[in-house]
Amino acid sequence: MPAPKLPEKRWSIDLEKTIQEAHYADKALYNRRYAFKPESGKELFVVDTPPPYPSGTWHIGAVAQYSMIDVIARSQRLLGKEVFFPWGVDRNGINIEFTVEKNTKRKMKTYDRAEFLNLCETTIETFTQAMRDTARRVGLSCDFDREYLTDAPDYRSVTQSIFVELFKKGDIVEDLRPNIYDPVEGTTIADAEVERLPRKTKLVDVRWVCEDGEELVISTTRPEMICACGVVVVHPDDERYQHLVGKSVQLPLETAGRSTTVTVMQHPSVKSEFGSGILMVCSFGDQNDVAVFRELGLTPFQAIDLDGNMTEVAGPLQGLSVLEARKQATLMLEQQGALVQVVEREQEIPVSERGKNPVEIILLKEWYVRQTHIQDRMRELIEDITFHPPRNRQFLIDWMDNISIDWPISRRRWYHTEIPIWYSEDECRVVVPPAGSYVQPWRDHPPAGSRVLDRNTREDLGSFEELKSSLGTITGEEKVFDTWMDSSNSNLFVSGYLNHPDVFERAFPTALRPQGKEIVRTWLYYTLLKSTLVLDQPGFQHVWIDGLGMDPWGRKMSKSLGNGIDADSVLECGAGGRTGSWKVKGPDGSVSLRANKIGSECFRLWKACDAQVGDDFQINPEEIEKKYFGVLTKLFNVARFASQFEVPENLEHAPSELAPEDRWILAEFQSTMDQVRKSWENLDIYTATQALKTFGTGLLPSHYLEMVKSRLYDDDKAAAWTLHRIVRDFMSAFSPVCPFFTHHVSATVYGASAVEVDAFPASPLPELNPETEEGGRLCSLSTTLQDFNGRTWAAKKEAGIFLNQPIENMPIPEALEEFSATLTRMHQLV
RNA sequence: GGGCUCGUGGUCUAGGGGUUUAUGACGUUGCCUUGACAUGGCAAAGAUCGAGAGUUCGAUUCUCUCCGAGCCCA
Repeated sequence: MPAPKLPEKRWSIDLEKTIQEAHYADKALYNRRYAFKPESGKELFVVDTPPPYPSGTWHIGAVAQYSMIDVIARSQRLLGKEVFFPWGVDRNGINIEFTVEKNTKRKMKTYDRAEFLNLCETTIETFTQAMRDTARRVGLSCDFDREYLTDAPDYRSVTQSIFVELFKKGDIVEDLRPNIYDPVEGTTIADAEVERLPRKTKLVDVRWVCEDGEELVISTTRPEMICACGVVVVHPDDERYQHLVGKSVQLPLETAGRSTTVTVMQHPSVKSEFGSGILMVCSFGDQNDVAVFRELGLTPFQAIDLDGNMTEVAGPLQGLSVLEARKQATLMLEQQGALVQVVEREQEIPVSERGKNPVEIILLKEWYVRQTHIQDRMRELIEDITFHPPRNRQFLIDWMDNISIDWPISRRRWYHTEIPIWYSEDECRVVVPPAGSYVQPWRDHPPAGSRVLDRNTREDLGSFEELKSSLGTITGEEKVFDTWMDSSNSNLFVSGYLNHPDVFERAFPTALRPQGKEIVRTWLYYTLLKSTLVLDQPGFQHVWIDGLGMDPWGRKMSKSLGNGIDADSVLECGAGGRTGSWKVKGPDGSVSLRANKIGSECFRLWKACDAQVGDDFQINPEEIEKKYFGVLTKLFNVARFASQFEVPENLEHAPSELAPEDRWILAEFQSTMDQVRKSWENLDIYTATQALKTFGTGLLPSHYLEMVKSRLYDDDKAAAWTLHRIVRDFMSAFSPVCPFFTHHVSATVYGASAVEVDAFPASPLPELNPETEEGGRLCSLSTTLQDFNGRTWAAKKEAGIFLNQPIENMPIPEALEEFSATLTRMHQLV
């Protein structure tokens, strides 16, 4: 037997790592393969890679998603597109501020601002490096040399320029409005950043007294807010209380600087079955209060200050924190005999997503992006975007249906992009920087080219240089942007907006936004909002939304549940012969999971063909290995087997003397390849991978190889050509899923790497394509052929004879007449 | 409380108004060291497609209700 060109007996993790390291080590070669070359003349395909936020560990579900984004990027290259698969890192935000605060046991606002920013930057850099390593370990083919960081001047300048543009157009406004505010972290937050946590709270029934002496009972969980009460409301259909409407009632607690009574009115938002069915509306206890105040045109009270303490209006409670005030208010109500009862109940309270602190709604002057006026236009533009899977469009539209207020974009934090604006001494004019510059108004002066605008009308009054002296002492804005303000122009940035106008023209709308479904309402929504406001265009051609990675029981992975699985341990499982083991807390106690080898290729193969895009997926290393490592072994063996036969000099042109079984498998292969190409074009990873897997582990080895084995050993050129042509093209088509595996096989056996192929393999014999008469006929024989082989093998087994021994009485079906010579030899039919 | 998904052999999964046999994989069981492959090959068993009702000549597939899971929102 000739020695196979592929020397290794089987695919292994160490082999994978060797290939991988070589892959990334040669930078020139790497860039030739994967760097973005907009001048190549090919159609551009820009991927708006989600820039991961470095926080120490990278969630395995996210790593799995990134590997699928890589599959898409590679498959688009295979289809001949010029792909830009950028690598960005999202480094702005409150998380890194928290980390630094925790590490140094010191609150941000006790630092000098510049000093604190330095600390954040060095800390996040160490996390960033870990992510770069994992990205390579899972095989991402990003343009790493063009790495972008969202906290770098070039990125932030785009955010600031867009702000100035929208400010001039009037799409960004400042206003005193009720804001969701985190008093512990001292910052405003957006609707989308609020989550709800169940907590025990005390529901207090308080006795209020009308002007005519009638008593009524109102239930509230927030008695400290009585001082900010603007109205008492009942449901218009609630017959019990209609006689109260229009009456005035006494506030049961002492206040200062305000009327001591409020009027009873009607409002449909009251839940009559809740408590007594009477509701006090305060500025602001919750979102409903905001709505009622607005609808009834009431003037709100400012009851809580920026530190989360009660203000003057709270009278005796002034200066107390909200929680202390609540206790004190309950006590005072009790002493006055106004307390009817206190019931402990489970309630969901709104907290900030990042800090888990109970949030308050207070009046603040903040910056807003106007968004309610543009929803209809957005909806039209979204029609032009293809969603994968299609149903996910609905997630987005559902969220848009709930948009009722503008987007507050200013934050009172530090490690974020600064709001690029200065105010004149009389506060009537503002200074904004020119496009393309990055400024830090809290410490910089306006740069050359800055303009002076009227703060209200946005009229351009002239250049800053000329008007400087008339502005008095200017003050730089201290506030910064919500991080989504940065993230929502990632597609603009990677497509070349402002920086590469020539590329941008060809690359926008950005070809693909891949992301997880948990950030549809933030990242996706805000990005589309900006594309609409800035360019009046849909932001993307395709939006590809994957599900979440779950634990082996279908639950979300979280620190508190202790059911997380570390990504690196799965990718490294099997390296150096070390097995992997994981302790995971299941619903019925701890479970030990074990695997011998997984690695990136097996991991990617699993994610590619275990479930359809968009569904949540369960991550169980044991199953990944059992179900998919065998596939790699099988494919490797097929390639290894093929590699012992000489590779024909000309693989492009088929020899004329092909045997019927060669023509048959070529027709079948073409049918598979057609399906694969269509699937890659539709970003359908699942179907493409399934088709390849089925062919490569089924029909090809079990039937075709068995049929042509003897011909191959007899040095039959047609059989060798057919087999090699199929294996080579198979590796190309499969390279998006398993780049290192296919690279190794193709480079070793055929001297050309599958990862460099930039045209989907064409059919060698178009007359055998499945849609032709001959191709269709050959494909239709497959079932009969498989059935006959199966029956023959079974019959031999039944008879207790070896497969290479002769068997009698196995008539070849008429349909397979043309294969009779081959079948007779293969099965030793007599 | 509302919205959106989902519920298919032990496990995960495909499919989808009807071709007397519901896809594939893992697991299980049995057989096999056959000129690539025992980290393998071959084969078998295993599901009335969450429950109930309706539409229909016919439903696992459509509709409704219920039960269960998940996500999002209030």
